[in-house]
Amino acid sequence: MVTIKDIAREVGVSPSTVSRALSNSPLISQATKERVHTVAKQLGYERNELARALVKGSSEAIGLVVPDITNPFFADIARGVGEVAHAFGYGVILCNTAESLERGLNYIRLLRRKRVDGLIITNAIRNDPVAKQLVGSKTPFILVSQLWEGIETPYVTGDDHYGARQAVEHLIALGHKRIGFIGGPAAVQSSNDRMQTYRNVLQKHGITPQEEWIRYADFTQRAGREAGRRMLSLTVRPTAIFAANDVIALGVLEAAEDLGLSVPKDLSIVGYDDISYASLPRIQLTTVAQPAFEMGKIATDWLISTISGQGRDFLHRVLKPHLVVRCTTSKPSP
Amino acid sequence: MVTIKDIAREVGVSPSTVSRALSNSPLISQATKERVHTVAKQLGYERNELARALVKGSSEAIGLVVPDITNPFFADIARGVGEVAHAFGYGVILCNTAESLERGLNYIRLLRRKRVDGLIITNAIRNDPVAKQLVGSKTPFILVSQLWEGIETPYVTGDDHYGARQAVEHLIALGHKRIGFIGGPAAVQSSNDRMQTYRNVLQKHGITPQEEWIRYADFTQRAGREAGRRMLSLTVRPTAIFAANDVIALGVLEAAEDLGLSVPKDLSIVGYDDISYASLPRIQLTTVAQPAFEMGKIATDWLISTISGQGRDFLHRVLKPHLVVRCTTSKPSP
DNA sequence: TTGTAGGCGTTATCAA
DNA sequence: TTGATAACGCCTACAA
Repeated sequence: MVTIKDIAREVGVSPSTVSRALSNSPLISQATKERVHTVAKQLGYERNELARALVKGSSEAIGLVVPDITNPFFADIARGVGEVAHAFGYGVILCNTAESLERGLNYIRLLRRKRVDGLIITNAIRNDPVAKQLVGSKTPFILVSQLWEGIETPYVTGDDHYGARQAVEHLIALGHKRIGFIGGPAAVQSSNDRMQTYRNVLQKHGITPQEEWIRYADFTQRAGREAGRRMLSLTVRPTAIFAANDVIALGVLEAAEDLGLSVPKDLSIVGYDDISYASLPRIQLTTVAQPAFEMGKIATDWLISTISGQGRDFLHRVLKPHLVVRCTTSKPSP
Repeated sequence: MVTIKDIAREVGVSPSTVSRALSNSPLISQATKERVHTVAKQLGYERNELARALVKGSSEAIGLVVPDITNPFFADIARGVGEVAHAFGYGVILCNTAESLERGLNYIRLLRRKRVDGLIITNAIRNDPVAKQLVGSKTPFILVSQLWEGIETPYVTGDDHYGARQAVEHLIALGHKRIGFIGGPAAVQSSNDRMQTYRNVLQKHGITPQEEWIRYADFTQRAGREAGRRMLSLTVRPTAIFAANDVIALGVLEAAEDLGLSVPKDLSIVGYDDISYASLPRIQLTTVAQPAFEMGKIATDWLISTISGQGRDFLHRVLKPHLVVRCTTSKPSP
């Protein structure tokens, strides 16, 4: 690898002159700059960002931790993050925890060791020393679509209570009384919030769901399918299911198909997120839309401006989702 | 940030002793090791990987460049890469080019400046100096589901000719004669290969497609929908469309719906990749399956073993895809 | 306008 | 078993 010393030797100046020329310092004469640049190009010089970051104390990189990159919701957040980061000259190190809490913690530690300038976190966390340490540290970070119980952090999230209320009230308005819920892992706050609101809204309408109609799954299609199959095989089965995200909802759709139930005639389904596949013609999933791409952008904007010291306060941004009624919900058949 | 010097001072030993203790060198006494470790933990020490990488000449990180992370095909590759990288203690820096050739080149340069130990590239590239430079360099890299015209590189890819032949012959066997093709951007080799084979197979069967039945789009649902709408609005329209990937195919499905055409009665559709959404009950897309996750794993395995000097030769791995016949293809209606 | 020297946080070599 | 010392490649006072 060619270094500034090589260039210096070749051009016949000192390394510091090369360094300055390369970073376009006004102190350097036009002539030397040109010579330095041509030699640099000629030798195929690429500046060592590791060394640079070490001395500048800043790596121009941010870390992004997601639980499942194959979920379009997180892929869209990642796209938003990348878009803004790229515009500001920042790199993004993306880590996929595959829904493992432990891996999430490992990645957070790894990213901090790599001295990223900031962190965007979309996965749940146990009340763990690593989290405490992160909060206590100087590394700025922000949560997206996620809250950590009992820990004060900046965040960009959707209003899960509002969204869940829209979903459940829609089902009730259609006349459903037997409404099930399939949530994500218990550690995920947003899933819990949606569940809580589901319970509250039902209660407000004088409906008490059977406990077998409330299930937790992983946030995957397969888990949704299994949970759905089980719930729909009960002797008294719900006429509608509210799923904590679209991926689960699509799994439930599969389960219905497996059991020969027709949607929405025999079963209404509402998802959450409005991933792009939810609007496919044959799918037409009724769901609660969240602006994932936007959330990624907002979080990154805040993070980068915080990194560069234009410290706006803690960001607490709650975006209102909205219900998109498509074709997987209808009146329950009598 | 606390450094080994801080620990050294606290424990009352030299920084080198701390360094050795922390990396569990056999030279250090058990007693000192323990003292060092407890003080390190107590002070919340996190080793600076930047400094470490600088002296070791290796960052334990690999770069991954993808054209579109929201395409489940690439998300799955990314998952495979992450899985293996993680197992070997490597980090992954993921860069999303948003289908821009230029951004792709920028990212490759950026990753090299960050001194990643290796590169996994899934995007197309113009015959560019950056590519030449990469090939001439010591940085190991491998292409996944991609070939660079006229440049000799390691790669893991699917057999696009074989896959496309399965697809087109399936349509011909069903009795189709008016078969269209919607490809990705012209710079993408795999898309071109599929197109070439499409032409060849038709020709072999004595069929000459109208030129309006061959279109290029971006590898996105929206582009597929638009291209599909245009093609299906022709006065003489194809009875079947072979799309260069599933995302485009889903767009074509939307287009058909838009125009009131029923699939597969009025139009058969074959995709490519078999992303997870292709098998949804209501979609049931006939497609050519490629093992994306596997491809990511294979590439990363090779890359890391090459990095660590167990240099197997250039990897040229071609995986055979297979046709999955579902419900978007049938005999053309008379 | 340029050069010298010191330091960023590690690891590695050589002595002790 | 431990400690100095010199790198790694770059940046930046301070001097010239």
